[in-house]
Amino acid sequence: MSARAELKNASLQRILNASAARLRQEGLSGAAVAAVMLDAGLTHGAFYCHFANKEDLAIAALRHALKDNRRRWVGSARRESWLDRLIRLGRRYLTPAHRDDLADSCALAAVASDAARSGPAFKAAYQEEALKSLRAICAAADDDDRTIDPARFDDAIAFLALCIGGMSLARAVNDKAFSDRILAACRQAVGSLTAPLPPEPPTAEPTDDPNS
Amino acid sequence: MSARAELKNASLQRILNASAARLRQEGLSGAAVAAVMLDAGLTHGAFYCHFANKEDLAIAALRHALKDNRRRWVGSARRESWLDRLIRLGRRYLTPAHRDDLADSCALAAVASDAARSGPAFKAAYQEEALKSLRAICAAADDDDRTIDPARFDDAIAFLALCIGGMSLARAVNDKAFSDRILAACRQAVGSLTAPLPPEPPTAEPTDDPNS
DNA sequence: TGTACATCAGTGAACGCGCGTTCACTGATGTAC
DNA sequence: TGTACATCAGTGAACGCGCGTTCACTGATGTAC
Repeated sequence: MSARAELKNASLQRILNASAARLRQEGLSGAAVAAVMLDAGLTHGAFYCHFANKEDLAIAALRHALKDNRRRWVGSARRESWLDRLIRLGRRYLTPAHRDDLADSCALAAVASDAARSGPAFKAAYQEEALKSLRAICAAADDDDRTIDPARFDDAIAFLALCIGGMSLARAVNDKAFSDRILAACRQAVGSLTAPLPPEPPTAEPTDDPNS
Repeated sequence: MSARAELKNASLQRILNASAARLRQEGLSGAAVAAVMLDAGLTHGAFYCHFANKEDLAIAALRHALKDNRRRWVGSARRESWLDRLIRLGRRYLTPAHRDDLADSCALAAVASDAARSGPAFKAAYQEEALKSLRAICAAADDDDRTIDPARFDDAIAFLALCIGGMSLARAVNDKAFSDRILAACRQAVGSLTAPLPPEPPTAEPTDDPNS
């Protein structure tokens, strides 16, 4: 890679990091072009050297944020039962620390409302990222759906909905004690989430770390 | 009430209906002053005869929307077990019809992200409305917390988080079949939500109808 | 009942601001010969 | 190796637009006498 290309790529990485942080903290409208470029140490005009428009940036920022979130949340493999796994991931996700540390928080929770009001391209990206997170929860490979038991996948969907809904509620209220209680109630509820297990309980090949 | 006051009140009701619909459809930023006033059949200048600023409107619109949502969702009393009640309310809430009918949808789901990024006044209003909905789920009076079993209240919190999270996810994705599956998985999960019941199962005095 | 004045819901033009996007330009890097 | 030109990441001023808010004004309603 030429020196120029290396420089451009370094700028791109700064733009992606800045836009991911802003997306998680303030949603789509917070990831404004001028603000993101300022955070990245560039002027707003340079933006169009990297992206065609703001929607492209939003999609790239979402993907960038979630790749990072997933790595830290689900992490590396480990032996555990399906229920233990959900309980463990729930205890990592539904914490006051995750609620308060917006800049590194789960982007699926941060932009769920924004995605609902976005065009098909952003929705498609959101769906792809949600599917990747669901597969990660199921401890399957990124693009490998065949090995996932449908009942477990449904458990994972409800689990993710509980995580995102609980975090959204906890952030939307004013009183810290009530917010803490919301998180605690949701962590507690994860323990009763898994559907009655199908005939044979297949051994999961799980993984390690927290944010979507 | 004088003829003038009646006229003003009729205008206010139109403003509240218009802003509640826009709040549910497009969130806080969608409930823009000029757009709301246009919907209400007035010019934007008249807005400040009714509200001090946009935040006051947002709070009033949220309260207006949720009063309506709650009435239709929880409705009138009926005899049923706690679990049956949650399952029934979940089946009313987590439907494709509710997902698609944005103008009448649950405002708690619609503005959860907005509330998280709002000032203390809007958050306080969101919290109050969320508490009212939780009490309604528990089939208690609006301002009466003493008769609610804490374990049930925690169940209600997790149930509401699952409803809001499931609806948010279902709206954020692109593919209708996947969206339907999200709703189905969440409806299914409600059935396993309730905590192991405490010693004596007290009889609930429940109620009837669907959106928050 | 009639007249004179006060009130006030609603009008419509204007404001300052931040947004996404465009564009002529700069200057360091890369390429051709 | 040296010169001449092409490329292109980044700059900074400018655009049109929608936002929340202000304000002088209108005209129907309400009130005092």
